[in-house]
Amino acid sequence: MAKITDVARHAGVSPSTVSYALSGKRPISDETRRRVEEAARALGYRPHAGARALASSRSNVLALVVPLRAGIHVPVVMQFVVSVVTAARRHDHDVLLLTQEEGEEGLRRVADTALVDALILMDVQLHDPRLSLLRSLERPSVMIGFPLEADGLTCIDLDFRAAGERCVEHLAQLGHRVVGLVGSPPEVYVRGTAFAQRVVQGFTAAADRAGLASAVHPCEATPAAARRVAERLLREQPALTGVVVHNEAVLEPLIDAFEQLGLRVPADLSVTAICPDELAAGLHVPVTSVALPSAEVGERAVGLLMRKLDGGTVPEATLLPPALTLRASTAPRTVSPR
Amino acid sequence: MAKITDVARHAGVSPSTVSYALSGKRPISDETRRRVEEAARALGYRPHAGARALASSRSNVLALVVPLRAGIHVPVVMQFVVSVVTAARRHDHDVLLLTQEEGEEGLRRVADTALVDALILMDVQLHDPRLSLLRSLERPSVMIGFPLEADGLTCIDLDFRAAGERCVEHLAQLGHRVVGLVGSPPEVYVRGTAFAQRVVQGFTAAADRAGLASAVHPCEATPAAARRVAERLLREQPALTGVVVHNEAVLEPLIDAFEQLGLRVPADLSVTAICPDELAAGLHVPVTSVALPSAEVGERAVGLLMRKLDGGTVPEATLLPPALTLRASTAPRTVSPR
DNA sequence: GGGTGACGTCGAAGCGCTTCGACGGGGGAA
DNA sequence: TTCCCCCGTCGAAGCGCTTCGACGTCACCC
Repeated sequence: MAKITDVARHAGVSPSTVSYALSGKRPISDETRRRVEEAARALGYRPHAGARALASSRSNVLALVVPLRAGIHVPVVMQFVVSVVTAARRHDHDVLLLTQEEGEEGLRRVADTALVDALILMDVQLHDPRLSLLRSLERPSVMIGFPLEADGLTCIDLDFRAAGERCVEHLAQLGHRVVGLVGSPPEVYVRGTAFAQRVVQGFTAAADRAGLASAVHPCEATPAAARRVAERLLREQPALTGVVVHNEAVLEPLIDAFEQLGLRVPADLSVTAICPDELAAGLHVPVTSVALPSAEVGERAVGLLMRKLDGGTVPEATLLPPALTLRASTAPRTVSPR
Repeated sequence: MAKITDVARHAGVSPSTVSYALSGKRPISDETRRRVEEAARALGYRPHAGARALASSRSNVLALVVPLRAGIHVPVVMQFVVSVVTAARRHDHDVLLLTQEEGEEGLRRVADTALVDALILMDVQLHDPRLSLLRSLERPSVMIGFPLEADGLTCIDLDFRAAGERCVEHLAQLGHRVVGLVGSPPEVYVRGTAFAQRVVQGFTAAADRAGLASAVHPCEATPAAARRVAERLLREQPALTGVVVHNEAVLEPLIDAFEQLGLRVPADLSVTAICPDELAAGLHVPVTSVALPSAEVGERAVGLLMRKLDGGTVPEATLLPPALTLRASTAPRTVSPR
């Protein structure tokens, strides 16, 4: 591999000039810059990442901690991952993948060894054990999700509480009086996963506020569980006409189950969801939904980190407002009896 | 951050001794090693990754290129990713994530800048444009999947051809005479994705060999498509009694569709699949399947890379033999008419 | 006309680690 | 006893880059 001294010699300048010409950190004459670039191209020069990291104390790598736990929907995680990687590349950074299993030790390791410049965490819990670690690290971090106590930390996410509210309000406006929430798998709540809890809060609060009867049902991520929940919902709330689904894996099976139970969507039952748009739009009954904007979240998470790395200051909390897209799965409540 | 000189001073030895004590690359007396370890612990010493990479010309990072293309089943990809990351950590390496979109330039970049020591590629095509690049890189690589011309490259994967054969043989042994393959989405074949093609070859060859009537149907990854394929299969091959499914996304919807069309599995129709064991085992009819051993493949891919990095020599091709697990979805053909 | 910056470039000093060669001392072989 | 070699440790030389301070040049202004 050609090194910077080779480029310098080839261009007839000093190594430092090559560095400045390529980085733009000091003014360099057009003529010189041209020669340097030409030499770099001719030699196929690639700066050595380790050397650069050592000299500049910047590795240009971000750590991304992905969850692998039961109950989280893998395709959604992957969407985040991809959007983070893509955004990072736009900022000339690469992404190192850590699994949740690596735990706090993993975070500390990549931070302390200066392997990464900054960290992004997903799947934050309300009482996340990593919070104090993040505060003590000398490297900036962004969490995708909101813990209960985030003082001094930077968080970003969809406003899940508002998303839950928005879905209920939509149903209420359509005249529905009895609504149900089909939520994430039980273990997700048990762990205290932030976004899942917030949806429940928003759902319940909005239902109470609008005077609706409501019930919450966690649901395993299997079609069989979806069917059981559908049956249970109808048994326990016979007057049910509106459902909010916050569980990507069972959205489709759930609708199928309702239909097999003799309910037409949306004639008999209105369904809204909080999930990625592609999912909601791609079902045989396109579902009215609040989008889970993973691309935007990932991108903005990276943007926040970049600003912090540049010494800038960023808001501690970034809550993306929910956007409800009307599709074919919701309709005004018909008063006709079942 | 404490540096190696701090540890050396604290332990009363020279920096090089610290390095040797910690790496074990030269004999160090027990007493000295103990003092060094003690000092390192006391100071919370973490070697600087960049410095280490520069001095040793080893970054201890592997690149993993993940596919994001249409038609690939995301959870399966994630399984590979996790197994690679986990295996890499066991070998004291980290994993840098690259998306397919980064393309050859991305590969060249991380390799040439010495950001990574080695590369793992997934989703290999029969005529993969990256092959010649890989050959020209000075860093070792392993491909998960087999291109047509892999001379000089290292590949590992399930033997998909044999897997296809194995499924057919199983059905043939059970007396089935008319079989169908429900394959991956059409675009996967159009791209020339290696493993998909090989399943088709194996399926067809084994069917011909056993004198079975057979047909191949690519299938989009949606329940609606699954249903269409089920109907088409029965229409075009009315005597069909055996099906091989190589498409994780539609396995369950397909079985549902068959059942809704009045066929009982396995009484009227035997179904086998090539997919992760958890998927096959978790359905309401547990499906006889050839396992997709993503954990083993990822782990062995990393193992191969490690051996190459250590200057060892490894086989160019590693084909994992298919293992068929009998479950409830296959049964001897009943001669009774439908 | 001399002072003053700004511009463009260079040289040198590290960044923190690994590794090579060297060296003193002690034990085993002759 | 002598020689040799190996063990355990040290010092120094980088690895390839960035960055800081310095310096010469030139334009500009008073």
